[in-house]
Amino acid sequence: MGGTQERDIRERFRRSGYTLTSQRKAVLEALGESRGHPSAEDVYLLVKKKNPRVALGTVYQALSVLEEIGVIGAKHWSESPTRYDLNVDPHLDIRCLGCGEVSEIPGVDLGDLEDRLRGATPYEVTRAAVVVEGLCPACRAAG
Amino acid sequence: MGGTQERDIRERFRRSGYTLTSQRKAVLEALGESRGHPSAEDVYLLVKKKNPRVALGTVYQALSVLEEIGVIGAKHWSESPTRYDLNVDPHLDIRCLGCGEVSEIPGVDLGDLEDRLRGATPYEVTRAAVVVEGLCPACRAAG
DNA sequence: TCGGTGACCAGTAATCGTTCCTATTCGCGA
DNA sequence: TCGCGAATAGGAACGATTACTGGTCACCGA
Repeated sequence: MGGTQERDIRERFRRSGYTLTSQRKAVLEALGESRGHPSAEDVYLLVKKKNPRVALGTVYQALSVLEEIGVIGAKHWSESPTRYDLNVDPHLDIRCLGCGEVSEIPGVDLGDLEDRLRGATPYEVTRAAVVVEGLCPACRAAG
Repeated sequence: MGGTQERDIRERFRRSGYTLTSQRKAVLEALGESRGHPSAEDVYLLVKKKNPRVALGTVYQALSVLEEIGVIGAKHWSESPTRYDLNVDPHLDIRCLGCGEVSEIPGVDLGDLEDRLRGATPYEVTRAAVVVEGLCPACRAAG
């Protein structure tokens, strides 16, 4: 199901000309470990646990390379840093306005959205993302 | 068609308890004048032409009030400041990765998207936006 | 084996959009 | 007219991200 396996990752690095360094591997591992949708800062803290010498800038640069070659996805909500995700398939994520947590909305088919867009604009569409905000059950209960 | 007329605006201010000051009027006028989807900075420069004493912070605060009471809409793209829009109906905007210009994509019906979302998540959905990026014809031609 | 070359990295400074703070002003009701 | 809360100007502060700089590392060809 589009899961980006190790072989695929190596192949994408090879084709892109970038090198799969230990720092970039560590960033990928951190993304795999963290259940949710971590920010660059979150990733940095995780990577730092194993290798305290990594620099925040390196994490940013690694994330940008990984996104460029299609191994990870990035999403932007207002009033919140960019969140990263190993899932690159088109899917929906919702962010809680209360606690800031991001989680996936399953079962909504967006399949033809990009195609419909392409038919409706003279632009060359490269990316379409649906950004959803709301209140998670816990925060709703808390009032 | 949801056009936010002057009467409607006054009514929303009255109900909200905010006051419709001259600065806030000026921000609305600037949004009306500028054809595209201006950033806070763009609005600030326009407002400043008529009243050089306005502060950037005032524009930000006015924009946030206007958004809160539903008179204007805000959209966020990556690598770009927030863009504001008098059109608060659900609609699609696309941003050119080359020149940064934002324009509307007409004729794509999103009608039931929020409803479908509401059926698929335990969250209380407050807002859903579709963010599209691509290349405008001019930038595509320029290569 | 050696030297050169280019990508990468740590550390830190700088930038950019946005928010916050404070003293002052404004506008409305009493 | 006075008093009070909301709004404002001006500028400082902040958080996320990028840019810069000097040093390191892996690889390749002689």
